Amino acid sequence: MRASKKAKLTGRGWKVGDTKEFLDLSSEEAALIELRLKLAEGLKARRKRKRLTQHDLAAAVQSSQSRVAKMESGDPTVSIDLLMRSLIALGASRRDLARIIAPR
Amino acid sequence: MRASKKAKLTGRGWKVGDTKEFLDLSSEEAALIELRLKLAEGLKARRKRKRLTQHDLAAAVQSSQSRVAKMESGDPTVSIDLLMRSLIALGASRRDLARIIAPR
DNA sequence: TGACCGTATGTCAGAACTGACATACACTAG
DNA sequence: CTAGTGTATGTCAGTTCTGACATACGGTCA
Repeated sequence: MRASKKAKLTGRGWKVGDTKEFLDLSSEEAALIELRLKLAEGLKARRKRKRLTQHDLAAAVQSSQSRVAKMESGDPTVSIDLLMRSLIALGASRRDLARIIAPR
Repeated sequence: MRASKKAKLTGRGWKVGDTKEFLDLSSEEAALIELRLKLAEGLKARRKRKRLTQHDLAAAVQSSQSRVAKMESGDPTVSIDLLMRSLIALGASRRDLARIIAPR
C-alpha cells in the first residue's frame, strides 16, 4: 500500500496526483528527509569528535561498517530508529538530540 | 540476534548477564524508551489540541486507529519513525520536535 | 608500485514493523 | 438498558529494515 507512492514515482512519467498527495510528498516527506539528514550529520560529527572509525561505531551499536556508512549518508533505507539508537550509544542525551534536530 | 535480549527478560528469573549487557539495558535502552515516551506524549497532546480522534489521525497518516493507540501508549512495537512521521503530519516543525524530545 | 586503512555501494536472508481487522472497554446520551 | 463514540489490546500476513558480506574507491606510506 505504501509501495503505491514509490510505484507512481518510478513509473515512467508523472501520473497526475491530487493535491493532498503532492503536499504530502513535497512538505511532509521533505521534512522527514531533512530530519534524517540532520541526524546523519549529527552522528558523523559526534563519531569524528570521538575519533572513532565507522567500524568502531558499528561494533558499539552491534551493526556493520556498511550500515554506518549508510546512516551517515542519509540513505533512505536507514530508519530514524537506528540513527537515534546510534546517537544514544555515542552518549547523546535527549537535549543533545534536540539540538541536533533543531540547531539554534 | 536482537531477540536474545528479549528472551532473557521474558524467560523466568534473571539470568545473570555481564556488565556490558546490564549497562546497555539500563542506560541506553532506557534512554530510547524515554525518547519514545516523550514522542508518544507529544503526539497525544498535539492530536488533542487539534481535537482530532485517533481515527482522524490514523486517516491523516494512512494508518489505523489501533496503531495510533499503540503509538500514544509508547508500545514497543511502534517505531520512532512512525511517531516522527505522525507528528510531522500534525504539522510539527523540527523545532517542535526538539521541544517535545527535550522540554525546557 | 603495493600494502593498508577508512569509507562507500550493492545485495540478500532473516528480523522487525505495519495496516488492518476483530474485539473489548469506558463513557455519554437517549 | 441500548446505541453511539472514542480508545485499548491481540493477532497476523505483507512490507520494510537490518546485519553481514563482497567489493570498490580514495588516501597514505614506504
